[in-house]
Amino acid sequence: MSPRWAKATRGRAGDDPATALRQHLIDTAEKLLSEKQVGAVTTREIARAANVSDGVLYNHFSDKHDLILAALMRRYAQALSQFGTGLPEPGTATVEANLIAYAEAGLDLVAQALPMVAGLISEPVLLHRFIAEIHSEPFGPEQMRKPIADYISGEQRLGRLGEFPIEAALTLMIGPTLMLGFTELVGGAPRHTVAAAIPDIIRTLLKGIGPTPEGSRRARPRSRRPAASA
Amino acid sequence: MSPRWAKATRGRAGDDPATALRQHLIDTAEKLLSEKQVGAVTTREIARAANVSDGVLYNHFSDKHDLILAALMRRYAQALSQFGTGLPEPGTATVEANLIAYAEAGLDLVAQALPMVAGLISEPVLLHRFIAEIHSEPFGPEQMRKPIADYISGEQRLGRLGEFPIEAALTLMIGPTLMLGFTELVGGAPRHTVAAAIPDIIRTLLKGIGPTPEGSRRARPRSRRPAASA
Amino acid sequence: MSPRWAKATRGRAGDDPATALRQHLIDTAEKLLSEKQVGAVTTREIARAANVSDGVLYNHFSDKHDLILAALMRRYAQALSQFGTGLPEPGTATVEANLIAYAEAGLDLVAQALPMVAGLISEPVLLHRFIAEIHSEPFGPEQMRKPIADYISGEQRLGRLGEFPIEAALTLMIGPTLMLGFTELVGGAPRHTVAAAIPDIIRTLLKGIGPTPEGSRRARPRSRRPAASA
Amino acid sequence: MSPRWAKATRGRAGDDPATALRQHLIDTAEKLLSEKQVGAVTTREIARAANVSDGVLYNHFSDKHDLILAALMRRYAQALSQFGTGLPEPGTATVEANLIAYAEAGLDLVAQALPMVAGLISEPVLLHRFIAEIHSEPFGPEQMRKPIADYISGEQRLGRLGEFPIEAALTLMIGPTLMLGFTELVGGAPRHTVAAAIPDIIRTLLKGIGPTPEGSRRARPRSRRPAASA
DNA sequence: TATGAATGAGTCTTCATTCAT
DNA sequence: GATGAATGAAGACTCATTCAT
Repeated sequence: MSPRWAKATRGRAGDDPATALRQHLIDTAEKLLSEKQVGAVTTREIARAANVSDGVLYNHFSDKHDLILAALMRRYAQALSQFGTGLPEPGTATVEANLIAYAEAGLDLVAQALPMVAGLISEPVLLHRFIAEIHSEPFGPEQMRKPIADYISGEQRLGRLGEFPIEAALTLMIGPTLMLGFTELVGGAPRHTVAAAIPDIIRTLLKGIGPTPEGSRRARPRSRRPAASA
Repeated sequence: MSPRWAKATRGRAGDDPATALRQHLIDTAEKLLSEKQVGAVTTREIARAANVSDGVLYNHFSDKHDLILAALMRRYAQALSQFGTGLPEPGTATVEANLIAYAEAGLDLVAQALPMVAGLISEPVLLHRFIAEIHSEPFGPEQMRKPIADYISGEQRLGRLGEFPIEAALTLMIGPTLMLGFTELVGGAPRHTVAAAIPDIIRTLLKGIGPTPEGSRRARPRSRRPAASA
Repeated sequence: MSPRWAKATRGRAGDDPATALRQHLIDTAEKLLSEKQVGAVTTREIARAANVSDGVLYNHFSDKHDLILAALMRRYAQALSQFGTGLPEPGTATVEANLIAYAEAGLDLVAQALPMVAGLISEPVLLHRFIAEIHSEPFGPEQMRKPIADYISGEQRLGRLGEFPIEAALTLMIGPTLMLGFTELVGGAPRHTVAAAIPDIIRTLLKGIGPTPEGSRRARPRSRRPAASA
Repeated sequence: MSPRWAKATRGRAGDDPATALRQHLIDTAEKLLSEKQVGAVTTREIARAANVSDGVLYNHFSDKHDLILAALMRRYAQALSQFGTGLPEPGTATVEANLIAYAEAGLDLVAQALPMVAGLISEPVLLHRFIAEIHSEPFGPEQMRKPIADYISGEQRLGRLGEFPIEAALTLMIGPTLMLGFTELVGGAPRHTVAAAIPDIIRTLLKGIGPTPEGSRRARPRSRRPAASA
């Protein structure tokens, strides 16, 4: 007879039966993690939701932490993989529209990743294991840097962006995005409200906030007085 | 005979004896909160650390939450009060140096406030009470907006900054700061390392990342038009 | 300066100042006892309600139990003293109406005393002290026997009631009353509903439930058939 | 190895092992409940008495209340099932003897049920759940009505009882029974003493307490009028 | 005598983990 | 491998009582 939980995953072809339950547990944990904070998910809850006995967990994972970590990594990887797909290439459309698209995609990612990470902060052990697992970059939000960096350098090479330190520009792209995500998470503001701030931010970033040197720019059509430089 | 805990606070002059222990408990909780996450601090731990019996807490606070909240608010208020003092006035020094000063102060504040708020995310009830307590602005990090906004408008009026939506500029100032704080908190990077990124960020923000319109700008000496400097 | 609570009792002339606070505490406890179960009243609650410090209680009573007991006795005595006033004398009106009046008064008393006693059952120590205090009769509900017994014997002497053991009749009067009180207390039935059952009960008790011997009685007018005894 | 508690129930054949401990816990709670009031039984006490760890309770019951309720219901159901067996049928023996038998059985039931219900009064939540569980009739003591009502109507149909409202008669049967039970519970009187009052009560109820109409009745053999029976 | 802060044992409940079957 | 009953330490909170002032 198949184990109880089999009916939930039956038909998944090609699975090593030894790892099938492992995956099923991770699936279940992932689902629960999407509904509540890390600290609020209990082992029994996972077992019940997976239609599995309380003890199995320890046949496939050394720890509750181990399972949670695996689920977290999957969530994280998936959120990350969504970012970077469907994003504009350098040279297409306008730079402004493209950067807005990147920022909006960034907000999506942050909105997904932030709750995970935030919940993790209360569990130092787990957090450390999690960070160790993402050894490539210091931390989550950093993972979204490469696609943006690639786009920016591309546009720079095309002359559609100026010259500036890439690192700084990345922080100026991602930082506001993180802040908007934070506002959403913690202030309870709805997505469309916080996202509405993006276009102005991108335009301001493109133009800079410094004074218009001497000549005119789109935004200051009235600065045509010749006496200014005199 | 004095109560056990008195030896820890003896000599504090002018204390209302009725609130002395209350303060002592808040002090203790604040200290523990600086060492670990909100969720990891237990009532017994606080009592032990305060050298006081398990029950006292409830003679002075309605709840564990009440005490934690008081401690949190004190930490928060103190961090906030530090920000905004000693910051440059519009028109002094250079705008770049001043904005760097603001960003660095912001990083200080974020580095203090973020751990508090992050830990709070796992405790929705506490988080809501906390936010309700800071009703002036939607959320913590928002509290640092005004000093920056005032400075920026001041410089705009003096013509040392260009024209742009203040909101967007604030987000471009605070967002990166938040991100650096996050990196520090979660990635464990030392302060001076993350703070080192600030000057480039500010310079990039001032100049903007858009392409140099047609003519040259200070920052692009290699512009080829001969008439520009003449 | 007068103690805090004085304003609540000031003007009570002739009080021994030493016992004034004792009375004030009993008053307060009595009030609280009328609002909730014995077990649900805390010493602190009493102190707060009496506008007095937590410790005073132990200056006037050896125990929490002591105070509660005193309050309970007062409640009990008062409820009891109400019963027996305004009740009809033998020979007045009709026996039926009078017995109904007694039963209704009995229901009033039971409705007051039962909650007290019921709550007491959960506190064996207190219950024993309470019972010891009412040493005259085995238990509370018994205290209402004398007025009823007196009325019944009076009517017997006047020939308006038959002959029967007084004890049994008392139990047949008080028992149903107790049961109705119980229904009210525990079933939540409103007073007027349970009280509505009284007249039928009294009439049935007067007439008895045995068969009409051979002759007719008011209630069986159809038994006039002569063949019956043949 | 068997769990600790197994030695206490070993040999109980046919038990579903899954519910064995559940029953063991109810047994234990029931036993403790027979020794002390509901409010005085703690979860730890139950666990100790069941020779089981503190937490098991919550593997089988959602609540302390849940366990207590189960134990209470068992006690109650058992007491109730005893009542109604072995009681006389209408038409057998004499009505008086039969009613005495019913009253005595009623006293047995009341003596068992009263302590349970009385203790429950101090725990409103539990009381409500308990009452909800016995939804058939408004409350406990009411559960004994039907057998008595059936008997009485039967005798009425046989002409061995007179005419009267059944409800009233029931209250006159059960009420005194409840009162005797109360006296036993709270006054500490031994069973045989209180039960001794029953025969007189029944006889008085049968005959009624009203005046002997005009003629003589069995109970008044001393009436001197010779014409009465003629 | 009155105060009320302090005490600390005790209450119910949760949950990661183990282990005999 | 799978099961799930059992474990027991730990958590927040209550409250009658004491005692220095």
